[in-house]
Amino acid sequence: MLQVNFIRENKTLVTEGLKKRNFNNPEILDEILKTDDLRKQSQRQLDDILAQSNKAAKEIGALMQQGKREEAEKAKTAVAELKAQSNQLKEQLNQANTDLENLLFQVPNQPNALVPAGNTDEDNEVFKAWDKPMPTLPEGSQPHWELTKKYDIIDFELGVKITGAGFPVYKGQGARLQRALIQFFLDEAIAAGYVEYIPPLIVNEASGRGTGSLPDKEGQMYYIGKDDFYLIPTAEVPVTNIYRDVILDTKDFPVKMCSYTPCFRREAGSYGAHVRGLNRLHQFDKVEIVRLEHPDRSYAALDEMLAHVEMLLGKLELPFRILRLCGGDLSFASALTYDFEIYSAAQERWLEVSSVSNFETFQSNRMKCRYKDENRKNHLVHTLNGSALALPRIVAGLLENHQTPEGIVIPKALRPYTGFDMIK
RNA sequence: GGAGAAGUGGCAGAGCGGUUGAAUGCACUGGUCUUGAAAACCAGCGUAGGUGUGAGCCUACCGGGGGUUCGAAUCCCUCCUUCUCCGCCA
Repeated sequence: MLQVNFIRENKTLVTEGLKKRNFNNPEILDEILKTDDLRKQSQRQLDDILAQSNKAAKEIGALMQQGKREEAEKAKTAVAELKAQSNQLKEQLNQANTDLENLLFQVPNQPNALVPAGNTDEDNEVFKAWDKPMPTLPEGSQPHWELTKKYDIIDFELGVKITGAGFPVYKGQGARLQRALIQFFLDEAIAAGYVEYIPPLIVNEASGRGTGSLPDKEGQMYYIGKDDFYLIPTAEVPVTNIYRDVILDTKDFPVKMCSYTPCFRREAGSYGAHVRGLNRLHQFDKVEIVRLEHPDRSYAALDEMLAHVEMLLGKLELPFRILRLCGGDLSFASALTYDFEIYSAAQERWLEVSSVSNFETFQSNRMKCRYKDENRKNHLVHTLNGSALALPRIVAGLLENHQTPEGIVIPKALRPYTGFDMIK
């Protein structure tokens, strides 16, 4: 969430930022400032009363020790009045605090100046286009949901039987390909200096709030009501929260973490051709990279992450482009996001396979993740993350783009991991 | 799942109703000393909110939340976590 003081000092800028995002309730900023004023006022009054009552309590203590019982009793009755006042103020302060937090939770992150204006994915800016020839497929080529059937490597119907739609079953070479990709992505991340983590796949509410997934994406997450837990929608949630309530030293930067996890998303409201096959699943595998950076370095880190993902796609021999998301398409917590899309020749459309974002201090403010500068002053860190990569659409792309009459050709870089060079 | 014990600053560890944000030790930072280092000595060393140009001052925080009391790290309730024993189990 944004810091109140940031809103206070940059109200015009924040208003413009909200406009860029098509945020429908810019009046909320005034409400926030008003609530914060009330909070401060209550705090002041309460502190004043408490200071008085602390002083009185000490005096009573002194009187008791001197054996002046009657005077002490008299002083006690005087304090009762203060007590009543402080209780009321405490309540008022608590209310102001929760009101303020609820309001702040509704405000999305301030978009970076580079974020283009626009409402929908149509308005995203092509940051890097595919400048090589598009793949051409042989006669009779098929979309991946046919190919998976043909080679018997992913069974969607079986997943429906066991669980429901969006929970495919990987089989034989399909399962092996899945495992190979995970291993490949992890090895590449580790080679790039990311430390591997295997986190819990279920998180508590505090963690969900830490990354801004709650309350924003509440409906997207599977909720385990009995224990008040959530299935993770991405490794970002547990991994970023490793550093919740942590104060780093400047020498700890950069913090680079990577993690493979299954991801669980309810995807309520999704329908149609766009969810066909592997295009949108309730459970899928992903390798995520997460970084904590000094604010001065975070955008350089973002560039490094882009280069990393580019490299992966290059090794997988998939045509891709990079989009810079417009204000309307930018996720709630992000300041700047680049999406990677690979081209699916069989479906004749672009598929999003990675999203790389800088959240600046939006998450760290919620998580209270800070660093101590040279003058021992605390500041919020910048957090970043990106998929490197999400598997299902990569698999879709590999199957579709690399299909030949003889079978599906595995890219060279992946062969040491699959142990075969063709799916047939 | 059942029965006990415990949760204090970066760590260790006092305090068990009054002036304790918290002794002491270690670690850490700055300084003195030294050719350099170590040792020794001196000083500093938590987080957050409020207030002030500032030094500073005020308030809160001893696992979380609530309560008793003029006053709580200290007493009570509740939740969480850890440890020990028993049971169950991949």
